Amino acid sequence: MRIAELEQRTGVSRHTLRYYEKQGLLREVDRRGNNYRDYPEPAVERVAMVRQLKGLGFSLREIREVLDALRDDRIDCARGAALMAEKREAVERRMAELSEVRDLLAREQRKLEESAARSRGT
Amino acid sequence: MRIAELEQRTGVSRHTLRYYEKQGLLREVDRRGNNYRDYPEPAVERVAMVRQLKGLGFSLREIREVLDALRDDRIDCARGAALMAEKREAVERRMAELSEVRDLLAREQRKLEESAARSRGT
DNA sequence: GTAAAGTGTAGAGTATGCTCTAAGGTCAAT
DNA sequence: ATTGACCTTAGAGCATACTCTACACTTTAC
Repeated sequence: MRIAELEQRTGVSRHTLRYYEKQGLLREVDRRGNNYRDYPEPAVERVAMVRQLKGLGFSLREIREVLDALRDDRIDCARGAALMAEKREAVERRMAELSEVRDLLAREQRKLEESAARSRGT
Repeated sequence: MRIAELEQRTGVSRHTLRYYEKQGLLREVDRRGNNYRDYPEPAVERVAMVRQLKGLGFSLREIREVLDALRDDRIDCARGAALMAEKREAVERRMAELSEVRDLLAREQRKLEESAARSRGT
């Protein structure tokens, strides 16, 4: 598919798609005779994954590392596995911290609700 | 305390501390006669909280909103409570997504470990 | 009193991740 | 053959969050 379709199907601008490619996040991009990009079907899913990971706070560099490890089956599976473990641990740490923050926010929310009720009720 | 001590105790550079102040994240900063900043003890904790939230992917703007709501008890508790609820929901959504990503990473890790074992064992 | 260490402001510079523009080539329809 | 939609690259511009520099004032140590 051409860039306009990928843009439309992923909601990611063509500028950003080309930028991601330049950063090494999209590797399987063919060119037609006219030099137009020709994306394979799985590009849609790959872009979606990039956006999901990015939304969770991964840098493009980290995302590229993960995608590279997933792609290059042939190259050093052990190293890929170690990277997955490392990223998974980072995710788990982040989840634990978020859990603390959620509890803090819940506590503060309750306090503020009580204050609001008091000031109404006075 | 002066800026060097806060820098030392939080691990956040004086440049960044002044930057945070300018962005409205640190409000209770007095000045001595010589115009040196004089931070109250709780500044240590406040900076720590900023860093924690920032590490979890909150923007400085969002962090300021939360800190403002926590600080300004007197002003519109109901709105503060709503903000807390909103941020808490955002945190919960992020946790749910992270949980998916963790599972994905765990699956890929296992696959890669198996491949690694096969290529060794062959 | 003077040198070194600490602090102040203003503003320039950097890294990341886009976002947009300019100038030009390609293609399909008329 | 020209118009208009779509594509290309290179590079400028922007927002966020620092990070550092320059230059001046204050304090501390000798």
